[in-house]
Amino acid sequence: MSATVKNTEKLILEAARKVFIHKGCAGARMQEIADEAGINKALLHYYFRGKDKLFEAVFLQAASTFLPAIKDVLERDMPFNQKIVLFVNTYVDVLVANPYIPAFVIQELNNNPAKFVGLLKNYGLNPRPMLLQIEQEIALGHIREMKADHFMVNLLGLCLFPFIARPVVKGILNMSEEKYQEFLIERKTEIVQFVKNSITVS
Amino acid sequence: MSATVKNTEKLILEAARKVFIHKGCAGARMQEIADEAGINKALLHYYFRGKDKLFEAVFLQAASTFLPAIKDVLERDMPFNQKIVLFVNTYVDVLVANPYIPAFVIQELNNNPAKFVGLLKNYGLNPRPMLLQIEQEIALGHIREMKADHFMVNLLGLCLFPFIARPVVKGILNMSEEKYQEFLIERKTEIVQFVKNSITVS
DNA sequence: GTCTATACTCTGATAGAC
DNA sequence: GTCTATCAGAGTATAGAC
Repeated sequence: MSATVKNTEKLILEAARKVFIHKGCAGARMQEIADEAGINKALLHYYFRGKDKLFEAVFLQAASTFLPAIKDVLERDMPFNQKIVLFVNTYVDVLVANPYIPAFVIQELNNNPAKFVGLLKNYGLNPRPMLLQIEQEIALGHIREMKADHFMVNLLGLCLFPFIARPVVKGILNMSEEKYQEFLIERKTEIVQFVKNSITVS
Repeated sequence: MSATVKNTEKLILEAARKVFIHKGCAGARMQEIADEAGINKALLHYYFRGKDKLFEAVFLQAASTFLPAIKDVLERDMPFNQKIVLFVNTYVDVLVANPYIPAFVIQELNNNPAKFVGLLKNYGLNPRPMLLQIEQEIALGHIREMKADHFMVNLLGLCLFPFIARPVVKGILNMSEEKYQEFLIERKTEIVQFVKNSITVS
């Protein structure tokens, strides 16, 4: 027995995630998941009631790996300069560690937009505190005049886009997997610089 | 007969697009597409050989609506300041006019990354000219020191993200469809400002 | 070109032995 | 808990009339 003793349930969840990522819920086959997990198809139904339930379990597990960190950043009370750094680092680090998440989320966002948004709100995710902080910073003259919601979206886009569109960007820029990995890490400082420059009062 | 006389083929393509967008290729049902088009299921096979071919046709049609504009911007020889404005306006305008494209592309990017990247390269899409221009601008001291590829990705992310993640962003920011539409238009000036500020030499 | 009816495959789900 | 065997339904694709 190695240090990573896996019970069947975890085995299934991992296998299911792999398959769901590439094929989506509709495209995935229960047989394929069973093969990936090295177990029998019937066991999938034994542990989870069926395909939909299995997918939901996988999705919730994925959500639980990034929601806490995200929520924390949005609500944390700290100086704006530092917050930008924390924001960028958190998002990029979480996604470097779990590269499958963005495509997974986006994929299911089409099929059931309301569900995911509901999950986020239900979890207590709320951009308000950060939006208010941005507006305060503007009022104080610390950063230039701008619309807070646009700034939030800018920040998110800068962090998330290279993960969401990973294959295209990687392909267009002709990078190997290792090179792209480096590129993503590099972005942490690059984004912070980009953003800080863009908000300084002129 | 109205001004928009539709032959069956166009009808099918439109219906198929609608269904494929929401369900993906695997999730879509030929019956549903037939219903949406108000025709019989067998006709789908008559005009296109089958589901895969139909999907490919829809995808290629989508690609042909945005590739020309994108390619033009990337290659156009013009002053950098103006080019940023053109870049942002083109991307945003194309996506406002065809809001279905991003989710559609991303969706299929998972299933077949190589195929889409191949399509782009095959079409002649090449970021090199613009990357070179960025490096020249830096060398000339017109803009601050930065990595060209990061700048490209930043620009793309700022433009594309709010379309890709439309449902989440809209939901989190509590915007109605009309409000979000306005928001997207607003972004054109907002992004340009953001970017220009961020690249000025300090 | 368009329809109805149907063949056939795939796959999610269950029954039941071990 | 895990397996084999099987069912039932869904869904793609085709045959053939009009």
